[in-house]
Parts: sequence; structure tokens; C-alpha cells
Amino acid sequence: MPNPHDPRQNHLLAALPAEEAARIFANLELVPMPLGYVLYESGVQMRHVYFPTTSIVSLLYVMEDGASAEIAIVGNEGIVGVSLFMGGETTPSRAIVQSAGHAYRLKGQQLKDEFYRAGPMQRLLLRYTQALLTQMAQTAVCNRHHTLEQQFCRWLLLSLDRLPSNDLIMTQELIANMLGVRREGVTEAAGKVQKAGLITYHRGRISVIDRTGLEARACECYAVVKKEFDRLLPYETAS
Amino acid sequence: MPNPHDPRQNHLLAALPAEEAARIFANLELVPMPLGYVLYESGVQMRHVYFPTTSIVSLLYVMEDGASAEIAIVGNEGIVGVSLFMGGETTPSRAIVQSAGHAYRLKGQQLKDEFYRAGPMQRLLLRYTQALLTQMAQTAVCNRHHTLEQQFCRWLLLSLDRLPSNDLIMTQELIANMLGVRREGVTEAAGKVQKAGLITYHRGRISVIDRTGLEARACECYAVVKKEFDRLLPYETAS
DNA sequence: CGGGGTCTGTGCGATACCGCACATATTCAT
DNA sequence: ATGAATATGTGCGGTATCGCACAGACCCCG
Repeated sequence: MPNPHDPRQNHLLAALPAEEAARIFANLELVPMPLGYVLYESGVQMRHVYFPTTSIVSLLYVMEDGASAEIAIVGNEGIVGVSLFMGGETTPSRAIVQSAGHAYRLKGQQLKDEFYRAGPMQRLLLRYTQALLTQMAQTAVCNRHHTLEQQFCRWLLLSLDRLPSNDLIMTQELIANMLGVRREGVTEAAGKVQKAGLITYHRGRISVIDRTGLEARACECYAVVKKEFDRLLPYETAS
Repeated sequence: MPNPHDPRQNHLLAALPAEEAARIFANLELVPMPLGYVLYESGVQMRHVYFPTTSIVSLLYVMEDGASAEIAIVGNEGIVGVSLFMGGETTPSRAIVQSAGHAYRLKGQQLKDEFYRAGPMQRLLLRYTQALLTQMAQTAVCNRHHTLEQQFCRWLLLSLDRLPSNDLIMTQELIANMLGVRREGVTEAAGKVQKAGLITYHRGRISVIDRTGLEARACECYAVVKKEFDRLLPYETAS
């Protein structure tokens, strides 16, 4: 039986060869990730990076007038805090826990030390960052061209891919914040998708019934992002 | 007098210390960048990276139905082809010349060799990539929340910042492709901005009269991106 | 100098989403 | 049990943008 709290639940950590794993795992710290917890605020220096295992984190931009829009989703396939090793130290966006769970965190300096060894960790982190670029690009495209219902399906699938179960604990209000739309719009989209028999939801819990149907309703953006993540970061544990 | 074709017109190249500059400049090749020229096609392996000097390149996503949306703009502050050193080799987007001019190009392998020396060039490229991340993120936000006119102003300013003059050779049709909107929408937005006395345009040539006024009409997105580029990539030539 | 291509302007109905108001339903605390 | 807080449903007018059709203006070239 795998440890319910095993760093290897995170795909980046799982891909590390023994030597790197030994070095890094010793410094990891398991932290709970409650819903709504803010890991980084816009423009604020980051002290740690986070490797989600059972949690999901949203990168969210909050505008001057308070409106918001999600820029990317990070789950157990990735890491929160790329700007630390990219050299900028901060970003103009906020990182907030979208689905409660756990993550392992590492001190910023320790991650940088490992990154500058120019070993497997660096290669992984750079490839992950490219996948993140794709996700952001596709978010921009999706915001421009696709309907709210398509975006809702895409968002649901992206989140689902980063969770162990078919259930999502998430109110329509919060989803609306992520998508940058009205809460009522989400109600309408979710209603249609439920009527079509693809999901059921009830006061903050969404259960996916028909994944394939959801994929058919989503726009191409979901598939593009998924394919690119699979290409750049094939999930293999280092044996 | 500076050479009209000097690699140091590109800010990344200009920032290199003497040793790196000597190594890299020897391998640079000056290439003309005609309007509409496609540097990379979606998913196709890249052979070179491009350092624009007097040209501007758009990173454009083209959807299955032919609709398109610009993801980022690259000019003399950056490099086209980050996925080469990030490890992915390809991206799902297209790189197309948006404003004619010149660029220096470098063979992909030579860039990678330099990148893996882990010297100043690596540091610069990573910081540039983070700036690119911010630009993409802000494009997503802008597409979600801002009016066409605001986006038009933002786009104009971002392009202007990457050009030596106050004129832009660009039809409304092409701008519409970039912004992912109808051509008529651009006509309307440009008409209003012209009426306000901020620009004049005439059959594919836009001249900016009042830059400050444009900034006031643009959404906050422009300022966020500009500030982040200035922070991450202060323009200093290595003395 | 005339004609064909290119670029821009305008009008009009359709539509997706917004902002707001308010109704209903479920959960929770006391 | 009861009231408060939370979550979802619904209706309605307003608006930005779309899709389409077509007119006018400008430019280049023969």
C-alpha cells in the first residue's frame, strides 16, 4: 500500500531519479492546503514552492476593480512557484487553493540550489513551465472564442484530471470567480450540462457521470492542453 | 553611428557580456522578416531561434475553424522560440511576422549549447520567459474582461513599444485577426480613438499622436505587462 | 484615365453575457 | 424547532460583439 502522504503522488517529484529524490525528499515538508488558502499574493516574494499531491491550486489574476480570472490550474502534475527558479521571484498573480488537500513544500533557496545543479530536476521544471505556458495561452484563446458552457466543461475536465475522484467540492460562486463570469452564468451552464446527464451537482459538490460526454461538450482547448502536458511530461515514476 | 544592423538592437543580445557576445555573435545570421512570414507552424520542430531587431512577431493560436487569437507579441526585447531551450521543441501556436523588419537568427543547437552553459544567457532567457508568461496571462485576463477599444489600445501600445517609430503598418483586418475579433469591430474602435485625436490612420498605416492618451484609454493590462518587463529585463547594454 | 483590387465605413437583426432583483432550497447553529 | 447563512434558480432589460450585406474610398497598374 502506498503511503497516503507520499511525495511521489506529485508527478514531478515522482520522476526524480534516486539521487535527486534522496536530496530533495529530506527537505520536503507536508502541509495541509485548506480551500481558499492563499499561497502567494500578487507581487509578494515567495518563500516556498509547493508540490501539490491531493490539492489543486489556481493561479488567479485579480483586477483593480476586484474582478478576477483564472490563468492556470496546478495540481499533482506540477509545481506552484515557477517564478522562483525563472528568476523573477514574484508574479502579478495570486495562487489560491481551489480544492482542499495536501502539498509538499520546499524552501525557495533549496529549490534554486537543486535547479542550478542543471540535473534532471532542472529539465523537469523547464518542461513543466512550458506546459504551463501552453495552458495560459489556451486560456487566452478560450476566453476570446468559446462559450461559457464550453469553458465550464474545459475547466471541469482540467480540474478532474488533477484529482483522484470524480467529485469536486466547489460552489458555483467560486467557479464563476475562476472563469471570470457571473455566478448566474455558471448556474445556467451547469444546469444544461446536468440536464444532459453528464454531471450531477448539489450545494457545492459536483460529480462527473459521463467524462466522455464532457469532453465532447468542451472546446478543443481542453484537448490541446491535455495533449501538450502528456507530451511534455509523460508520467513515469523513476524506477 | 550604430550599425543599422547591429545585433545589439535586440535587448537580450545587447545584455550579454563580452565573452558570451563574442561566442554568439559569430554565429548570428541576419534575416529579413517580411510581413506575414511564418517562422514556426504549430507543432512543427523549430530549427532556429529569432532575435528581432526592427521586426515584430506575433505568437498566434489558430483554431480548428480558422479563427485566431494572439497570445503574445515579441519584438526587440525578446526571442522567438523559447520552447527550444525549455525542452519541448515545439508549441501549439504559430509565430508570424506582424511588422516587417529584420531579425538575427541562431541555429537551435547553438542556442541550446549556450543555454546549458548556465551563464548570463541562461539567466536572461529564463527571465524573458517569465515576462512572456506574464504577457500571456494578461492576454487571458484582457480577453475576458475588457472592451475591444481597451484591447485595441493595449495592443497598439505593446506593438509601439517594440518599434522605433510612431507608425505601424497594419490593416484593420490584420489587427482583427490578432485580437480575435471582427474587422468591423476594429474599424469602430479605431474610429473612436481617432476621433479622440490619439491616432490617425489611413489604409494600413496607423500613426500614434498622443501616447499618453492611449495609455489612459487602455486597460490596466498594458501597464501590468510593461512594468513586469521593465522589472525582469531592465534594458542595459553590457558595457 | 479607367478599372479592379484593397481597405474602410455603416446598418441591422441575432446572441451571449451582464447587472440586478428576488424567489427558493438546503444546511447549520442554537 | 427556528432563524440565519449559504447555495441555487429565474426573470428582465441593457450592452458588446457577431455575422452578414453592401457602399464608398483609395491605390495601383495597364
